[in-house]
Amino acid sequence: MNFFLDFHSRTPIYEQIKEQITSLIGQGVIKADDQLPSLRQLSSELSVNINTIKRAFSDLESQGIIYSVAGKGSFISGNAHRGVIVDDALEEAKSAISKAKSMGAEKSEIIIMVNSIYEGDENT
Amino acid sequence: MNFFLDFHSRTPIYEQIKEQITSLIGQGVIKADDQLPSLRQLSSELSVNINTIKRAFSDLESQGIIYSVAGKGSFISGNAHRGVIVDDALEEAKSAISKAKSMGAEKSEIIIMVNSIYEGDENT
DNA sequence: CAACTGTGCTATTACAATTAGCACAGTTAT
DNA sequence: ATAACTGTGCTAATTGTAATAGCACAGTTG
Repeated sequence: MNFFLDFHSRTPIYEQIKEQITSLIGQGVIKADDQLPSLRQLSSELSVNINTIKRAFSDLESQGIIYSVAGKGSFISGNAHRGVIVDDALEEAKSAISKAKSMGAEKSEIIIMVNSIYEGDENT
Repeated sequence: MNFFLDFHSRTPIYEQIKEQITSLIGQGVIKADDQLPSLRQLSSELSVNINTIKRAFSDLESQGIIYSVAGKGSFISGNAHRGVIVDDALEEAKSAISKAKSMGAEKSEIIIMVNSIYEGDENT
């Protein structure tokens, strides 16, 4: 379970942790009921305060993406599969694209960009 | 020059003002060398402190989108046309889409979303 | 009981966003 | 020159968020 944190980024550390966990789920690397590293383990591995890890986990639990059990650990939620995570990410992308449109971006420009991002994939 | 501010949004007021000005430029509503409302005028119109307006204008000036002259006012920059603004917005959309991809979003899902956003346009 | 797990506080530090007020400087017209 | 505009540049106070720190409590497992 490798995490890469940028301590100089403006995006909060707990958000970076949330992103990386959801990304691992979205990509199918970790599945429902898989156990996450413990708060204290992640805390020392990443040299981040346990409360910051806790904040990330609590957020994810609120979103129904993970569930935590005192004494046992934190696990990937069953109902949080790909769907929830991708939908959330798509929502963010949607607002960014809508904003670009309002700034005058053409549809064709967006499409070209999407193609370049997915370049080399076996998708339609 | 109508601005709509959401004072309860988490996005800073000065960011909202920047967005709306760049949007007007991106859509071609205001062009190079057009004069913007004065700091004090916008301040009273929007019921926002002059320093907040100033912050937005200073940011836009740093980005080369507008230029200000003491005693005269603030104006749309000549080299800041559509290009700069749209490119910035596309950059943001790109990172959001890349993130969605890393979360497991399929290219087809993105395309469908783009289509829905641009629904009803006379574009290709 | 020991050694793990997560939970829930409170306090502190640092920084960002916003408002407020004031003084200063350039421009324009009367 | 003066009035009435324009932008500029500060400093201060307030509020909220991010992050760290420390501590106590509670559940689980061997």
